[in-house]
Amino acid sequence: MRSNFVKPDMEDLILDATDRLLARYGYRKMTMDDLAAEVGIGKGTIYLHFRSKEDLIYALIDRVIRGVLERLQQILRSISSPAEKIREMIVLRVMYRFDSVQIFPESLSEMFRDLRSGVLQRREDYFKEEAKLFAAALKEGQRVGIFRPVDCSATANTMLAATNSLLPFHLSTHELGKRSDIERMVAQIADLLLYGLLQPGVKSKERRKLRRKRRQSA
Amino acid sequence: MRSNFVKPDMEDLILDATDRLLARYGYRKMTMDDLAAEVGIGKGTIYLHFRSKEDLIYALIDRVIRGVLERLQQILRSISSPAEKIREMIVLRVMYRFDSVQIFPESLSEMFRDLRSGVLQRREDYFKEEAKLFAAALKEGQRVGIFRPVDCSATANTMLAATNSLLPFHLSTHELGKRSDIERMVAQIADLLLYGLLQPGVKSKERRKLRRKRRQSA
DNA sequence: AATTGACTAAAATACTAATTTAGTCAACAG
DNA sequence: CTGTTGACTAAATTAGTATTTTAGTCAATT
Repeated sequence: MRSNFVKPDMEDLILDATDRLLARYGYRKMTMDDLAAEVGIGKGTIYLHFRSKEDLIYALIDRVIRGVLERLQQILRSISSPAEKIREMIVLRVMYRFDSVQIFPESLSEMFRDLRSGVLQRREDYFKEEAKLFAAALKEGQRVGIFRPVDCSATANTMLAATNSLLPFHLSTHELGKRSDIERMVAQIADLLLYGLLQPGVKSKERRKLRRKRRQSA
Repeated sequence: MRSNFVKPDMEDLILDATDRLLARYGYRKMTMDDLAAEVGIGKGTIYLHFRSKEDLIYALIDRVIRGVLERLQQILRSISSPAEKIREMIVLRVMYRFDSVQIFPESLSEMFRDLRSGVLQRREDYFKEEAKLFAAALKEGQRVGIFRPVDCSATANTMLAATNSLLPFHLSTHELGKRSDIERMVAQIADLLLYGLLQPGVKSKERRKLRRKRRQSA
């Protein structure tokens, strides 16, 4: 809902402040008075934008996921081959989240454990949105003949499940490990999944393309 | 450490009782007096076998993982093809754990959150043990020419990471979903990973073998 | 019309007393 | 003599009460 104005709107200001305070204090210790002071507004103003403290957190997470989905859509629209797109999308979905929560010392799961059921439900919803985008990339790959025929929807879900353990949700980024190790691991998963999809005749060519992509990002 | 006697030894009796009480009360509510009563022994006897309440939990988890590793080793020794072995191993590592913790209403992560760092450290150690077994199966597959040349150790770690999100640790079995859906999802991940490893000329034959295996387990 | 902070019900914390529990080990039973 | 046990105790947790804090509201203010 960002306006076209350069200046971020009030919701983003509040969410930015929430990020900073959560990093410092965690969910329970952060008060709405703290938040109002951090933004430089009255407490009532927060409630004009967010129904409750809990809603605020959902909005914060939504914002990160919107960022993920927008980037995934950009990749989908790019001129890369479907295999390259999928590889990029897989890496993006993990590393974007990794970078977004790196400032938190504890895991999201732990920090928001009072809101566990709500957060878990939303997470399922986000996965469904992502799966659609992955299914689209898979369909394109089949159309141009580089992927073997598979159930795109099921395979999309499979790819997400295959990388979900690296998402910084149940484990904090500190518990997960070094960013570079995570990025390498997710890329390796992506490559293995992709090799499992490529039509035999296509494999070498695409493999060289993926290899070149990998060297570029090093 | 189970003896060859039919009667399970004291440690197993204590651990079995721990399972039942954890399912009923959770970690915090379960007392060592409760446990002694449930086994039908004196509290001092528990401390002859386990250093502390915390150690008891580590032993309980160790026992489950020992079961996983033993089954993985059995599969490794079987006469199945390496691809079939890996598929079975992947499914086993998820479903064995799933079945072992199904009696707990909450996730292991939540139930043992007081012991988080210890439990997470052990978990990493278990993954290393498992990775060795997977690497052995990968090596065998390369030796007989059905897998393309890959770094077996790295690929083993990749395969584990690809299925870790389905382990009933951060999410309880109830939060993960229906057993049949989990089993199907892990099998799909396994298949995709395996297709990504098979040498091109080998793929069709192995695929038919895997397909037959899948029908047998339906 | 948009913002705000005083207000209040509900929640959380602090304090103190009482009770419970993990872990120990001397006494007991076989 | 060896293995088991539950009385014991320091530490932890819980219960009860008082105090303080906080999420959320809304009439007053800008």
